[in-house]
Amino acid sequence: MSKEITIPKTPLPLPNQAAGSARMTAEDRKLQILRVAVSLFSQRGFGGTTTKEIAQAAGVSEAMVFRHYANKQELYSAILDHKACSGDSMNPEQMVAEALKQKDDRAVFEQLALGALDHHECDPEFQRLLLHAALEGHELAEMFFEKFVRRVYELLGDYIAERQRDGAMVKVDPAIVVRSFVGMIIHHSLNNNLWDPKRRLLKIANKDAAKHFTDILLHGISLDGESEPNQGTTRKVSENGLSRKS
Amino acid sequence: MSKEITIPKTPLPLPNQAAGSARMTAEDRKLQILRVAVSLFSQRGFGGTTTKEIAQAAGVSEAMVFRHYANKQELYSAILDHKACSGDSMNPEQMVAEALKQKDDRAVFEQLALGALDHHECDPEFQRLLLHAALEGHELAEMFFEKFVRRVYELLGDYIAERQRDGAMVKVDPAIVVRSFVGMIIHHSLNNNLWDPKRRLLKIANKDAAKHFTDILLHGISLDGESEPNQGTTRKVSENGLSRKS
DNA sequence: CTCAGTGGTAAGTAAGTACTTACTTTGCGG
DNA sequence: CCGCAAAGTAAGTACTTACTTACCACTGAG
Repeated sequence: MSKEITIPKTPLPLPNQAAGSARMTAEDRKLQILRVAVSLFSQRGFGGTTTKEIAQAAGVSEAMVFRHYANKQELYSAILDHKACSGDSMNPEQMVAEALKQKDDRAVFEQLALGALDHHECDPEFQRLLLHAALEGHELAEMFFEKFVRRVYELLGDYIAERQRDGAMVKVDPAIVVRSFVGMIIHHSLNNNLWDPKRRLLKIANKDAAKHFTDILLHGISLDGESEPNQGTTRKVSENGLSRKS
Repeated sequence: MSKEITIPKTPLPLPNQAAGSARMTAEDRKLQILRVAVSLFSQRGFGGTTTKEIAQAAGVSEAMVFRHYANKQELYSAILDHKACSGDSMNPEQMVAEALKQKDDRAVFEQLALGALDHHECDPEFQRLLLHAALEGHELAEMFFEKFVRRVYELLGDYIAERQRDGAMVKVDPAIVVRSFVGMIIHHSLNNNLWDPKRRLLKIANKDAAKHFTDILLHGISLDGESEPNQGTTRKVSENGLSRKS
C-alpha cells in the first residue's frame, strides 16, 4: 500500500475537448499533447507529473506520448522551447523602441511594466513553468535567463546610463535600478499568480500597477527633491513629523 | 530499462558527517534526518526526492526514516514547520521597533531590507523550500503567507499610512508601496539564490543593496521634487535632455 | 547475568513509473 | 474497392517508490 500523497492532484483538469478525441493528424496530436503537458507540468512540475496523466488528459494512450516525444525529458524541453520561443513571447526591444528614441522615461518604464504584467496575467502557466524549471535546475531556465533577462537588463541599463549622462537621473549603478524595477514587476506577478491569486493583499489593475511602479521608480515616494541620496549611512530623514513640504 | 532522467541528480550531496554514523539517540537521529531532508527537498522538491535518498544521505536505512516520520508527507511538513517556526526565522516587528517609534523612515526600510537579504543569503534553502511548497500548493506555503507576509504588509502598510498623514510621503495606496519594496528585496534574493548565483548581472553587498533599494523607494531616481505623481496618463517627463535640476 | 527497551537493519510488498512491443483501426490516393 | 501508411491501442517489461515486517545488537538498570 503506497501512502504517497504527493500533491493533492486536482481531479484531472482536462478530459479535453469533446471527449471522443477523433483521429487527428500527427502534427495536431503532437501539439495537443504538448498543450495538456504544459498545463500539467506547470501545475505539478516535472517530477510530479506522470506520462500516464498526460496521456489521459490528452485522451490518448500513453504510447502516443512516446510516439511523438522520445521521452519525458524531450517533451519537457519541447514545452520550454515552445513557451520561450513561440510568437506570444514578449519582445521588450520593439515594445518600447518608440519610447526609447523619444527618451520618454515614463513611457519606457510604464509600457515595459504593463507588457510584462499583462503577459504574466494571461499566461500564468509560463511563470510557474519557468520557476519549476529554475528550481529543478533545467538548462532551459538558464537559457531563458541568458536570452531574455539579460537582454532586459542591458536594454534598460543602457537607457538609464544614457539618461544619467543627460543629467536626468541620479547616478546609481543602472543594474540596481533595473533590478529594483524588474523586482517590483516580477514580484507583483508572482504574488498574483502564486501567493495571492485572490488578491487579498493588493487588488489593482495592471495598468494602475504599472503606473504606480513607474511613479515610485521615477519619482520616489518622498516629497523632497533631494538629489544626493548616497550620503551618510544612518541619517535620519527627520526627527519627527513632516520632513519637507506639506 | 527505465530511461527516467528526471533531474540530473548531483552525485549525492551528503554522505554526511564522518560516514560511520554511530548510534544516536532517537531525538538526534530525527533531527539529523530532518536536516538532510531539508537539503534534499530544497534541491529537488518533494516529488523529486526519494525516501531512499534521504536515508542514504543520513547514513541509515530507509526504515529509520519511517520510524521517525510516519510518511514522506509528514517529514515534509515537519521541515516546513521547523523552518517557519524555529528561532532563526525573521521577526520583522522587533527588528524595526526602534526605528518605527522614532519615525526614522530610512532606518525602517533599510533595516528590514538588510534583515531579509541577510536571512535569505545565509539560509538559501528556505526560499527554495518555500517556492517548492507554493508551487506544489502545500498548505504550509499558505500558512507562511498568512503568518508572515501578511504581517509585513500590515506593519509596513500602517507605518506608511501614518507617514502619509504626517505629510512625509505622497499618498499612494500603502499596499502598493509595500509591494514595490518587498518586490525589490525578494526579487533580489531570488536572483542571487536561484537565477544568478554567480552574480553576473549584479554583484552587490547586502548592505549596499538595502541602502540603494531604500534610496529608490524613499527618493526615487528622478531629480525633480514633483509631488503629484498621479496626473495625466501619458505625460512625457521631458522632450529631450535634462528634465529639471542638473 | 539477564532481559527489556531502544537504535538499527535486511529483505520484503504492492503499487507505481517510464517506456516498449506487437497488434488493430482508420482514412485516403489510386 | 483495395492497399497501405499512419493513427492508435492493450498489455506488457524492467525498474523504482513509499512503506512494512520481522528480526538483530547494543546498553544499562536490577
